[in-house]
Parts: sequence; C-alpha cells; structure tokens
Amino acid sequence: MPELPEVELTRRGIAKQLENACVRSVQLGKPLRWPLGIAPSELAGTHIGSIGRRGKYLWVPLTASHGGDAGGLLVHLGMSGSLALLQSPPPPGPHDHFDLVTDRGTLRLNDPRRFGAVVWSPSRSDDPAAKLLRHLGPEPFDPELTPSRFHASLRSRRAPIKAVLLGGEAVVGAGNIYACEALFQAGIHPALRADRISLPRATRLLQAVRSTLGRALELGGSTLRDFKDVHGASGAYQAEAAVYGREGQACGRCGAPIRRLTQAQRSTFFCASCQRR
DNA sequence: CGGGACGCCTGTGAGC
DNA sequence: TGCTCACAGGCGTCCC
Repeated sequence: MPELPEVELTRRGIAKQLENACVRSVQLGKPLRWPLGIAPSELAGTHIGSIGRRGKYLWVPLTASHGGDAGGLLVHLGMSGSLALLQSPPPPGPHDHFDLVTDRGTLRLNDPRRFGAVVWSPSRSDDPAAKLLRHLGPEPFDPELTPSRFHASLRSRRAPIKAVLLGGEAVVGAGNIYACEALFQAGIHPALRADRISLPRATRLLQAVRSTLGRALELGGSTLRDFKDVHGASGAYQAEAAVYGREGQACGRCGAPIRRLTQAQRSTFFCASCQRR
C-alpha cells in the first residue's frame, strides 16, 4: 500500500499529537515481519520525541523518564499497513498487531498481510535500525540529490530503470505506482537499462519522480483498495494516475492502449508509444 | 558484486 | 452461490 507519500502523510498525521506523549504500555498482536526486539514493558514511561521518516520507514524516538536516550521504534507499513491515532480505541481487531498506548491516545498499527514491522533500536544509527536504513538511497527532495548525481548512480546499474527505481538505491520513495507514473511522465520506457539513460533524460526522470511524489502528497496519497490516512480519509491520487492500473485503457496523451508487463515480479503499466527506449 | 527469484501473509475480485 | 486462481501499494534474503 504505502509508498513515500502515504508514509509521509501518516507521519504528518501523528507527529504533532504524539510529540512529548508518554508511553503507558505496548500491546502486541500477531507477529509482524520482525520481532519488536525489546520487552514491551521496557517502553512504558518513555516519552516520544519528534517523529521522523527515512524512505518508507518512520522513526519514533523515545526518551527515558530521566531524560536519557531510550532509542526508538522503526515502523514500516509493508504492503497493507496503516496507522491510526485513537482516543477511545476499541478492542484490537484481527488485523491490529501493535498498540502504542500513550497519554495522548493509542497509536495502532493495522496490517492484514503483516509485511509491516515495528522494531525497537537503541538509536537510529545503531543496529537494527542502521541495518534496515543502511541501503537506502537519497531522499527524493534532498537538494543534494542533483541530476548529475542521480545520473551517475543510474550509470552503474544495468537493470531495467523500473527495477532500479523500485530498488531505492538511486532515490527512495517511489514504489510500484509512482515509479510507473514517473516513467510515463518522463517518457522513458520501463525496460530501458538504467545505464543507458542520458543526463538530460535522467534529469527529466528525477523531476518526474519529484513532481509525482509531490502531487501525491498534495492529493492525500493513493487509495487503491484500502489506504486511509490517520484520520480515515482516502487519497485522491489514483484518479489522476496516467498509467497505473489502466491496462487496456487509452493513453490520455496519445490514445494508444496502456500496456502491462511484469518486471521483478511486479506489474508495470506504461504507454509503448509515449515511453521510449 | 549485481541481478533476479523467492517468500513472508491475507484479502479481494474475476472467472468458471 | 461457491470455488479456484491471479494478483495486490514492499523488501530482506538467498542463489547464481
């Protein structure tokens, strides 16, 4: 479900409310992708700091009651996860697998497929957080990610550009929907080898990634089947998607039918006429 | 090392 | 209506 815009919207939806909140308890449901890595009782009495994001991970920093660093929680929503901040939480349902009970409400992770995770780490730069974040490429809106740096990182990859975008080493944040959309916007065929992309086209692609993610943020993300933000609102981006999920429909630019192919075990949607190798 | 396949788990919609 | 199958927004791990 969630790509960078959805994760960032989730962060914005909870960060202010939870800053300085005191953790009362942690309740676990079924196992997620990885174990929490600490006894839940150890987290009681800690205070939440400023919630951050790196790629599609959220970082919830924790401070001990005496003011010392208590590490933090790395939260990933996987394919089907969503967070809600509930003032009067009903009993956990079958897909509610993590409750962070605080004096400002209960942060609840609902994740039917359980590809998501909540992992405690002594600090963001320590294992296991460091291990999970280490391979992430630059943030899409980092000004240090210049077109020439982006181009240089594409030049070392021989895989199809679509797979490289999904891999997140050249730039993080574009998952299957936004990678498809950005490639369409940049006029680049998804099967083109990354190292065959010229600097002008890489520049255009980086711009397309940024505008696609930025537009999704403005529209509240994408709701394909079940994404809701922390207030329960649906996103509107999917209605604007030019290619994603539109196999067989006419391309809005040229009228040719949108096509679908499989890359890295994921569906890619594209217009063979507008997107060139 | 880079690239690609696999597996994690459950739900949903299409087709029969 | 009920069954089976394909497919779903991610990503770490394993194998070549």
